[in-house]
Amino acid sequence: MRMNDSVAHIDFSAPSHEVARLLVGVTLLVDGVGGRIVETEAYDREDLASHSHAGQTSRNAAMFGPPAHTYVYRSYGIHWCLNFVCREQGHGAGVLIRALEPTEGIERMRQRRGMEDLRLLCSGPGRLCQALGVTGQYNGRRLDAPPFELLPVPCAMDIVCGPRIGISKAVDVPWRFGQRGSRFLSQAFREKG
DNA sequence: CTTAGGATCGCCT
DNA sequence: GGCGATCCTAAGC
Repeated sequence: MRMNDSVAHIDFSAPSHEVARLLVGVTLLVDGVGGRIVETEAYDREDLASHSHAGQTSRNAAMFGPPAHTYVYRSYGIHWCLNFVCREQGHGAGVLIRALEPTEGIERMRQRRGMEDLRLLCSGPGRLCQALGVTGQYNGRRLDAPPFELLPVPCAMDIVCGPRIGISKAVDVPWRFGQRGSRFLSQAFREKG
């Protein structure tokens, strides 16, 4: 199978921190439901906080598969989290999708989440998976084919970066990226001024 | 506003 | 047996 690195005009063979930045503003849809990505985090093989750091296991195998595919894992035994695989096959890099601004299928997302508040529908990696219906079934799937759809960024994004959230290793690596000022972030970025 | 605890599963440089 | 790339609720200040 030939790998497609040009989904939504993004080169998924690039380093994960570059892909993470480029993904902010991209629209992510699963079966037509989703919104614009407003927050991402990069992980890499040479990264103490990454699932891939210790090498391949059955859980993280998709991270070592071809780029422009998904890596979906279970978090805290309860939630699902969605990543996009980067770099070359076998490298073990990915971008965690942390928050979306809901735009498509909002009522469907409200049903799945069991809440009304637009702001809380997709503002967190576990929340957005629940809203989009992403489960372990979607692990290792290619991003350029249904049910996934990635639409390019329509205009230049004002992007902030900072340390990643919810990790205990490599806490100072500034590999969290977000759309400046978005109210759909899982957490505000600390900015000077 | 901040902090604490519980839910629950796969993996263990 | 311990610990997460989390979320929700409840309680405290």
